[in-house]
Amino acid sequence: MPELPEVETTLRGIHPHLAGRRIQALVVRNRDLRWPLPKGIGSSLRGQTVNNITRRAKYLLFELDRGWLILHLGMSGSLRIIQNGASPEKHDHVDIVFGPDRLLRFRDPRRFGALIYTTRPPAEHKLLREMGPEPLGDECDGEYLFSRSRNRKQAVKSFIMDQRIVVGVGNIYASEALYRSGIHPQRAAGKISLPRYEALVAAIRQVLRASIAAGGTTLRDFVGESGQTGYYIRKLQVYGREGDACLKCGGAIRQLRIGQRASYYCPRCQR
DNA sequence: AGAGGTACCTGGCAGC
DNA sequence: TGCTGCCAGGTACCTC
Repeated sequence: MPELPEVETTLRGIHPHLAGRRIQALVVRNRDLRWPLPKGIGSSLRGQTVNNITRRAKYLLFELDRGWLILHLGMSGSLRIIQNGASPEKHDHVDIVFGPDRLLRFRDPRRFGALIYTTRPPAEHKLLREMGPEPLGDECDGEYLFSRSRNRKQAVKSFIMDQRIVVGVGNIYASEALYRSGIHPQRAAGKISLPRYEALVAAIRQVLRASIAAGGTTLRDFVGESGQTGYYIRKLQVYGREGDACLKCGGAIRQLRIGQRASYYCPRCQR
């Protein structure tokens, strides 16, 4: 489920409950996540304080006293603050315990998520080292995408979903941003003009910001057993709308597969 | 180096 | 009511 806005919303939801808190224990019910949790991870974390939590791309970074916890939600992961001792359910694989009435519970049915402890700065970690700029930061602008795309024949949708180019643009928001900027998802990245990349960056920022703002309305859901994390109000204009009317021209939205991923577009409005 | 395919895993749904 | 096959919002890793 999580794309960048969901990860950002998760960060904002859990931060006030955990910042400054000391980890008392780690409860691991299933260590087989994307990479198996090492046996000693609990004793590494125990006693360390969460000094801050930040986000880089779709990774959450827990800054501890002597290291960092790198957490990725994968396709189906979610985090919740448990304050009432609610029993774990089937896919609740890990609890980070902060006290008798406070723990962070990691749920992930598909187990594509990851939890990594490192004593080196996360930016130097293999997973984060090669990543491109944040889409909401100044470094990513039309000029940047334009220059990185020259001579590339790859479909522009795959190009903007490549984390080495720009991070955090997942399958849904790639379709949405291309629709809003009028660019056909299959167009070769290297053949798109600078002004069109400027429009694309503006559209990427717009959809991500709007979704983060919508996610903000469900922050309270990060606490309590009835938490509905993962369900956010989204105003999707093309994604999942195959056969429905384009909101701009009334024509039928179509679906394509690009790099094995469903891609939605309007053949009339996107060139 | 760039581009594409495969793999990881469970659950939900359509179709028979 | 099964069963089967397909699909799902991510990304590391492999090959060409």
